[in-house]
Amino acid sequence: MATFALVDCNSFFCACERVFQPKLRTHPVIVLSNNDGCVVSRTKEAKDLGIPMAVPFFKIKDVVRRHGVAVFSSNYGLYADMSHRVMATLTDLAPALEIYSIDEAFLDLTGTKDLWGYARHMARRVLKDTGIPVSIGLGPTKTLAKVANFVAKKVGQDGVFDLTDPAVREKILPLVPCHEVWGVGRGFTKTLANMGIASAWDIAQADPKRLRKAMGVVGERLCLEMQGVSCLSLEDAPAARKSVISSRSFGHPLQDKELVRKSLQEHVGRACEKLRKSGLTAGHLTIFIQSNRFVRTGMPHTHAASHTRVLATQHTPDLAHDADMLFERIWRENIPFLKAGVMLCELKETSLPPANLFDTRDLKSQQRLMTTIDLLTKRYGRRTVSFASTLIKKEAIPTWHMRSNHHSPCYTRRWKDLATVR
DNA sequence: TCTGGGGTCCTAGGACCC
DNA sequence: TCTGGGGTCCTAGGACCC
Repeated sequence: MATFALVDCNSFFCACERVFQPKLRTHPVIVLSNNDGCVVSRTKEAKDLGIPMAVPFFKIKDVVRRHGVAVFSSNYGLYADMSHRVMATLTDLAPALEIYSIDEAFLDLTGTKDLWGYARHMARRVLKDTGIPVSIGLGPTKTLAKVANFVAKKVGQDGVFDLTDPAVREKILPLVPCHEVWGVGRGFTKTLANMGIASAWDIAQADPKRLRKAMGVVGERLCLEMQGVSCLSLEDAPAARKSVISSRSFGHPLQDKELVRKSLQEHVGRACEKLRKSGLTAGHLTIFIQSNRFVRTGMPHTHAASHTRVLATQHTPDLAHDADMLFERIWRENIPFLKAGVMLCELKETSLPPANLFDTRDLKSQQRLMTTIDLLTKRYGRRTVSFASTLIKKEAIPTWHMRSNHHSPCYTRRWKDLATVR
């Protein structure tokens, strides 16, 4: 029988900040989403103060001030670099691994002797090599490994919990509520409740056919996985991505047409950069602008438009031109907009030869230009070179760019931010 | 004053084909 | 007058994940 491990970093973003500020080790810490909007990571100490996950920052400012909670804006560069370190250590310990998210990986530990001992060894090694504490869940399926991880965070010894033994499952699963199970969100919790299913154990005891009827194949798979029948295997190669999104909230509401247009142009630039990095071209572009979705006006909050291209591209000016055309269609005066973004779909591998007989583009020189711009951006930072269509006055930038008032130094990316040891 | 950003998968229903 | 069986493709929307 297969054995999966799910390794999950504890309060990952907070843990990354703590690595470089050890004095915060026993201190409550939270990390905010982009634009300093919501809490996306919190330590146990912060949780104990009653700070919920995903709460808007402005609602907890009082608690934060009273208890001197350390607050950070998200520093994704730092978290990505720390994630690589953790994953590199894990790869060393168990070669068959699937990186599931920035702070989680599934490992195939089938055939490992002394499973529990090995998991403890892994957790200690990751902490020693990277400074990041992890929890490890063990189970015969991915879903059970996930549940085991949830339990490990509550009662695990040394951050490890093992659900490979059916007798242990019979004791523990009744204590785990449905909505803690991987794949069960708000909607399915309701569906399950209506069927009299409340705990993880209830899911495991249910008839897979019955769950299929109520929730489709997802429900049937969920049920089998909870019974210990593995339906989800370890994915060795990451799946090719199907879309690229770049979007952001503005720091403040915007009614200035030119500023909104330029923010979209910048998103096109960022999205194309991602495209080129993955060696892909896009055949379909969607742009959108959004007003405040928390204010009920009876009007739609999102204004969007799409365009399918005859020739797929990764060339920024091509898509910038399309975006501008679409923007004229969706722009409305006198609406304060809060967010803008672009989405690229119908992604294909880049192929240098012309796509068809009528393709007269000079792809080689297009590519040379973009490669050069990408290189300059990488070496000297964003806005070293820009398209004229994205240029805006310096004064406008603060109103447009997101808030990020608690950003930590770029310890892993900037020489002048390197930590000093005394 | 203030509420993130980036993704995937599944289903149902309609249009259309032979 | 009768009106099967099998299939594909597309889209919108819902559900979920971190």
